[in-house]
Amino acid sequence: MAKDKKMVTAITSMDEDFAQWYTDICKKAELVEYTSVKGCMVIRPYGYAIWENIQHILDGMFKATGHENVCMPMFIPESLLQKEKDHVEGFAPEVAWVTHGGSEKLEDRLCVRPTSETLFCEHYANIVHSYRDLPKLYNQWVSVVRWEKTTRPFLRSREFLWQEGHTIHATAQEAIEETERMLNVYADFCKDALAMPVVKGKKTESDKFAGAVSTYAIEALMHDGKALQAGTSHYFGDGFAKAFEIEYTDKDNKRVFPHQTSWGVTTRLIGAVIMTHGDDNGLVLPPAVAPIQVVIIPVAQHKEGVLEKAGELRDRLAAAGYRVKLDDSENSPGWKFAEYEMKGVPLRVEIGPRDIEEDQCVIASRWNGEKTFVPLAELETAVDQKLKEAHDGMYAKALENQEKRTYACTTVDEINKALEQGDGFIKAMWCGEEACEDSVKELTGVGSRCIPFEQEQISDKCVCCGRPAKCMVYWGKAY
RNA sequence: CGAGGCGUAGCUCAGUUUGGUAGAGUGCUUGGUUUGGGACCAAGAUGCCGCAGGUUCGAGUCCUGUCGCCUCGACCA
Repeated sequence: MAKDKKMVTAITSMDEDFAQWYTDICKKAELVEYTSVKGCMVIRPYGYAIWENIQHILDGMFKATGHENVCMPMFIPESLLQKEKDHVEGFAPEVAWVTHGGSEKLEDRLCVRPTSETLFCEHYANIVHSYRDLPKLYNQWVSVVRWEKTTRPFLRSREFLWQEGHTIHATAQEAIEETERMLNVYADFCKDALAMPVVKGKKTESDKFAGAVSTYAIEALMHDGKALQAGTSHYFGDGFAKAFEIEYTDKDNKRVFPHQTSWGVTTRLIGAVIMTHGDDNGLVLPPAVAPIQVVIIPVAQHKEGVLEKAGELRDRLAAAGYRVKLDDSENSPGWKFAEYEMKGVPLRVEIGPRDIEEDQCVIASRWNGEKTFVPLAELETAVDQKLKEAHDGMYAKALENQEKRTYACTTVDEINKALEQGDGFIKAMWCGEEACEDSVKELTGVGSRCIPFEQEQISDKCVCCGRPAKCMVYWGKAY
């Protein structure tokens, strides 16, 4: 069984150097290419197609929960950014500034949006006047710029693509519900589309979004045991409304402040997919977002009837609604096998003279390397079943990795001992003091990832100071 | 932003110690033979040696600066 055997040696093995393995996949699977500006990547057609699929599915989920898409400008005047104190303090260190228009110096320099809260607030102040105007459930698909110091494809780039939802509500209760609803949308998406298990929870005070009352996040565990924040959802209370003077008249004819939220996921999700499912043969894509779900590889394609039959299979699968590609290039079949494995195509259909004689084809699954002979008459049902198996199998495998790498600890020593087995999630109790959060980080290298909604009582004492614990926290090394 | 490593053909890299005509493999082009796990033979094209200064009769090689990539920290989606 070829399952665990490394078949080609085109990329660095993940055990040898996980970071290099990641970069190799990004390049070799033709997802990105570097440009002359640090941290600004070309997302190539194959990588962008993954993003388009992510967009399409998520956008449908946003629409289904009542949201509308809008588009804000990409520039924010400095004076506008300054309005909310915490917000500007959080983002100022990493904004890019436009200082000139042509050769003229600008009076008020413009920041290239690092996020658009301030723009939405300015807009809401203009259009929200009455309780009848609420809620506004807006979202936008744009790129933002944050002048990061270290950059990596998808995980941290200076310009990145994302969606940012910005909603405004009459009551705190409604806004809190929205914050939680969208976090659940993200978690469901990760599970159902990306086959990626996540931990849902609340960020600690020190880890909150700049300007938020509370920040929620989904945290995923990568194959190497490092945590990746895969999405966030923030509750703002009425802080932004007060700073930007967004007021409305309620039913009792009183002037009151509305409550806001924002939430976002980025192209980082592509990085998450790579590091959750990839292996030493390359990318492994979940069927729901794979640009090509089935690739058809003709064997001995110069022989009579092979390409015709392969074309027939392609047409049948396309008609059945699958994203399918027939590779009839002159490359050898072996080359094609390796190429589409590198690109993570979930299923490969092999069809050659021997198969045609037997009225069958071979279906090979990318995620587990399994090959099956399938009668041609049953092609569509087999593909359907294999794609479902791939999704479920990938999810189960990722969940198993997460569970295997999650350790419950009651002391700092236990954390250090657990980490000797490799990085992962540490579940440990916390007193709620920032000092303890900091010293856990200092003593063990793991930081707080989130306070999970699903709490467990591991002990009644803080893992650090031993005083009574308030909650269980997931800790980990983060990307 | 701190510490370290690396920039030479599309890609992976040798050549730098000790300055003296720009190299290999792979990929690419053409023709032929092949085709069930990255095929083979033959011929051919491909370089501002990251960029800018400097030293020198002469710099891929020495010096200074700068930009980029990778790793580990700090910061972050």
